[in-house]
Amino acid sequence: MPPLSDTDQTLGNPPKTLTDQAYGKLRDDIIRGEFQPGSKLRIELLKQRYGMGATPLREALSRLTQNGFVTTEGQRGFRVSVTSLDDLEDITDMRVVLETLALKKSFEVGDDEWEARVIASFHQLSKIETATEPDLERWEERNRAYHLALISACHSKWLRRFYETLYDQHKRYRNLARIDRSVPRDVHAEHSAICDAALERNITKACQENENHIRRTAEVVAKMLKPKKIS
Amino acid sequence: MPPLSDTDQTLGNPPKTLTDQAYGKLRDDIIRGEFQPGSKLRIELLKQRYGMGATPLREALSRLTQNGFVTTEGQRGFRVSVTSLDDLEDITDMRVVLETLALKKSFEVGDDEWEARVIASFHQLSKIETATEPDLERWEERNRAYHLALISACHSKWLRRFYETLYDQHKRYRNLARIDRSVPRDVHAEHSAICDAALERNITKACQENENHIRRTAEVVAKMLKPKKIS
DNA sequence: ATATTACATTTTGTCGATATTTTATATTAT
DNA sequence: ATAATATAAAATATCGACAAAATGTAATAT
Repeated sequence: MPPLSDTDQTLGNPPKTLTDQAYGKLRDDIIRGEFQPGSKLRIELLKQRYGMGATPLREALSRLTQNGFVTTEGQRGFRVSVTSLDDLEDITDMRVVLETLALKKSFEVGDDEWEARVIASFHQLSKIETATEPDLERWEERNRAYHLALISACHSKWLRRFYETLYDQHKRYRNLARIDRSVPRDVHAEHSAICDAALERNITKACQENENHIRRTAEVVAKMLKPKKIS
Repeated sequence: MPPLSDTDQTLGNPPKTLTDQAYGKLRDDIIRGEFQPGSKLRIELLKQRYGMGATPLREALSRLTQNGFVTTEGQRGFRVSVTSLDDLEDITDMRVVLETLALKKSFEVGDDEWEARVIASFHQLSKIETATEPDLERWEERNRAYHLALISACHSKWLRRFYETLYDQHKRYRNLARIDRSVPRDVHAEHSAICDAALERNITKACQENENHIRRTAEVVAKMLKPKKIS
């Protein structure tokens, strides 16, 4: 598995430069919902928060503009990208299209090693999902790892790149909506169904299960996002 | 037509900040092939070339890393992304997928205004293509405008964003290969066929013609790129 | 000759300071 | 009171300088 982007922030690739660190932390904080959508990202504030100069921060923010997490206009500094139902729908639809395509490609050429990666990552995810005390932090990591493992045999660098962007965007919406636990839903079963289909090499089924999985999540998020008219 | 990205460099949107200028010029020069793939982008050199300080240049380069035009590793500065046949193939395939999808979406909801945009941009492109003295500069502009007009009714912001990246990447390969005029090919006829299909609202035909159009270009580029073993 | 080490040079990444622009506030006029 | 204008404050974008790291070169050892 070759590194995807230049800003590969995975294990074994510790950020060497301050800019890399800033990029990772900022992106993480935005995805986590630490910064409200649309809010200004004042440099002076970020300097304090992350304990570094303006330059690495501005460079990191510049990067983030290109994957849609941050916007910048004229001489008016940086802002966290706004969210909207339309955008969520767009992201969801595109993610379905690209992940489906990536799954197909992955299935076509996936060898034993790929299967092993799928099983292994599914197992790790299961451990968390069936545990009594859920570790949300670790779940996020492993959920991501599982989805990436499924498409890890897909050769297309660009497809994987676009997919990662959409996954992260989608994740931000999930976090912002602070997922509704009241909606009865067995996420583990959904993950399991995809894994089964993968090992059976049943492309159609896997894609269908995967699409349902994504859309169900999006639906819950959309429900939480809709009632802007709280009071 | 809302602006696509924050770094929308189209007419009426003059770059307000030095960083924007740097971004535009750098991207243009890379796409044009002024910088060889894989070559180092030394800041000192760029400072001279573009007549500005290091900060806006570094910020522009940071942006460019996210759409795959520039790479950066550790403390070793910036480089123009390398090219390869695999990458060209990848870009081509993905562009076919995304442009086809965008065309379908555009056809579905395209109204009279959309048709007008298509006709108008096709007309402008035709003027260049049928002229005796071809203005390559202007042709590039209008070719881009035509392809964007075709998908301009597609609502998906993300699809259009990804598409633009791929279009520009593809364009770089075209320029690097210094297109082979000896291969007999009537590009104008291809553009014309797509336009006809669009106005007939024949989705299938339009997508087919469009795919052929892209793949034919890619094939010529690939042929020029292959013989690395010159002597 | 090849490999290793030490040194000098270049280049990169980062900070603090500054000019410019935008935003907020107060003042005056309609 | 609202609108328009002038002024003050804040924030942004940019530069020049410096420390750290990488690269290239020369000297020494195997």
